[in-house]
Amino acid sequence: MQNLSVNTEEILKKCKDSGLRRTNALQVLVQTLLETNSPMTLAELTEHASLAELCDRATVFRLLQRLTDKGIVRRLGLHERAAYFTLLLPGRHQDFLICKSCGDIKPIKAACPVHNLEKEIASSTGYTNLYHELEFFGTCPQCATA
Amino acid sequence: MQNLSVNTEEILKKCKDSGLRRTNALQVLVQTLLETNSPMTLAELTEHASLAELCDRATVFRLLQRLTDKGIVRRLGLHERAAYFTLLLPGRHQDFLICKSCGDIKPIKAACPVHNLEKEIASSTGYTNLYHELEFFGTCPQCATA
DNA sequence: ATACCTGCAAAGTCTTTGCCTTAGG
DNA sequence: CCTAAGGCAAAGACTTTGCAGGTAT
Repeated sequence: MQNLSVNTEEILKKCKDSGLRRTNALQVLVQTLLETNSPMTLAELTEHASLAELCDRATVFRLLQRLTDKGIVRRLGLHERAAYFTLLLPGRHQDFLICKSCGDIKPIKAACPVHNLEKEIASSTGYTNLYHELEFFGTCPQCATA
Repeated sequence: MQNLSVNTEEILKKCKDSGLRRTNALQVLVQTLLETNSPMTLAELTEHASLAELCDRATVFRLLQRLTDKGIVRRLGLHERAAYFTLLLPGRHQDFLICKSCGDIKPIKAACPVHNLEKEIASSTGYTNLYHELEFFGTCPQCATA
């Protein structure tokens, strides 16, 4: 553990303020997430050079869980761990509004503001078959009350 | 099986054109997806009144697989079935570009065009703690070559 | 000293597959 | 008929948890 960048320290401070203990595993995990600067799976993190020998999968899992609870890390993707399927109707693109608490999914009526950006990306990156998904997450009024 | 709407028939035609056989399970699955008009999990579909007594979970799974292959259904969410985690850095919102084939994830540099819509949604739906995720999917140049 | 953290191993949950039977075209 | 589709049950893949011992504060 040397060469902690300033940002890592800032995040570790937030962790401490949230009541987490400054363990080796926590420090390295935060640093790894920060350096990679791209979403990572539990498996990728567990097998990453910096963490592989240092700690167990369950530890990484629980750290991520705590960090997510504290709002320091975000878990991407739809509700829980289930695949979602939807019909692909020509000319009918849907974006969604999802409750993080109960998992309720509603289509959004508003026009999607992303199509232009999509074209730009296609030409600047060389990706083909491009499409996008846009999801808004939050707490629905029902869950907020309960 | 009565009361098939016109749209269901249109989709079933596409299925047939793609080489799928018109089975009972297929018809009911398509109709259910169409009526629900919102992404559904395998479990939700399997337990849905219309399908529960009609066919096995493996059947629904394989139907969804075929429909996805044919481009009639889309499977939402990130690559494979693993949770992705990322640091939640204040003031640094990231959107992503993801290869459907190899799962590679890159952050996008462009400014995110969605923030205004987000505010609109917050006030029109009563959702709180709103945030969004925007992902572009496609085939990366490497995978396109291979 | 105490409450939090960790490792190990086992249990859960949802997905995926093998194999044989059934049925669409 | 011939080949795709379905049922059943078992195997996989990733996640989550219980418990006993270790460690930051």
